[in-house]
Amino acid sequence: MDKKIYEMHAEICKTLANPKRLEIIDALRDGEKNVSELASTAKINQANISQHLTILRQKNIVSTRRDGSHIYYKLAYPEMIKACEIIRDVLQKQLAGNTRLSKRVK
Amino acid sequence: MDKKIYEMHAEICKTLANPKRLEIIDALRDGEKNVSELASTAKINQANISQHLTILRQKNIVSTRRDGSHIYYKLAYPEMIKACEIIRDVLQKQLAGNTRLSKRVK
DNA sequence: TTAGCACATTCGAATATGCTAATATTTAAA
DNA sequence: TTTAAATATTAGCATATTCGAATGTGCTAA
Repeated sequence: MDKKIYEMHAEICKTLANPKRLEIIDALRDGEKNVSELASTAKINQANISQHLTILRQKNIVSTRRDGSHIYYKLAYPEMIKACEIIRDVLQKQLAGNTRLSKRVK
Repeated sequence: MDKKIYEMHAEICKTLANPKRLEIIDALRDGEKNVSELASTAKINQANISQHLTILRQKNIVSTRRDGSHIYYKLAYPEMIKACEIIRDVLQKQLAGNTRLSKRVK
């Protein structure tokens, strides 16, 4: 039925389910950056960031543009940021909830 | 620095990165359901849905309430639905984009 | 107390993922 | 055309995930 949709949705989530890729997405929030800029911002080694960028590009979450010997990456769908924000808000609430719980437990 | 946030965020995404769990979340959109209701809605066998529910509960994405021999699950943070919707919108755009591209390629 | 649902847990095999190190490709400039 | 910088790709290992089968636990009704 909708199974296919859930699978594709899960694929996107799987792509987002990595701290380095989330950091890359966050770094692209305000516009494009090339690979070495991203690598130094997120402190990820060259091969590894390239692998993550390849995955993000394959899943059509980022798009690229070449400028000389540099390749610039940007978010293909900037509204993705909003989804990330919602999840981080939930995360904040979860953490706040734990604190309240911890206090109550004492 | 923020690395910890990205890791926790990734944990949530990882929890969402499974088609069955997404279907369960979707099934809880309009309110709580017990395990067998969820199992029949999503056509997932008993052991397996229980495993997925355990994961969702551990990650504090759903919460539970017992009523006799039944256990009811609901979304702990219903705003999670909104994040899912955004991602599905992006998915739609991606698919639409591919179609346009396919046409252009012809 | 026992029988029988409703649900959870454990185990093992198959598969997927992330990382590092090494190597390759592309481009620009000398 | 050689060299160096920017980026990509590959190989291989370690770790994680998913699933079904089997088994365990909690609740209710008789």
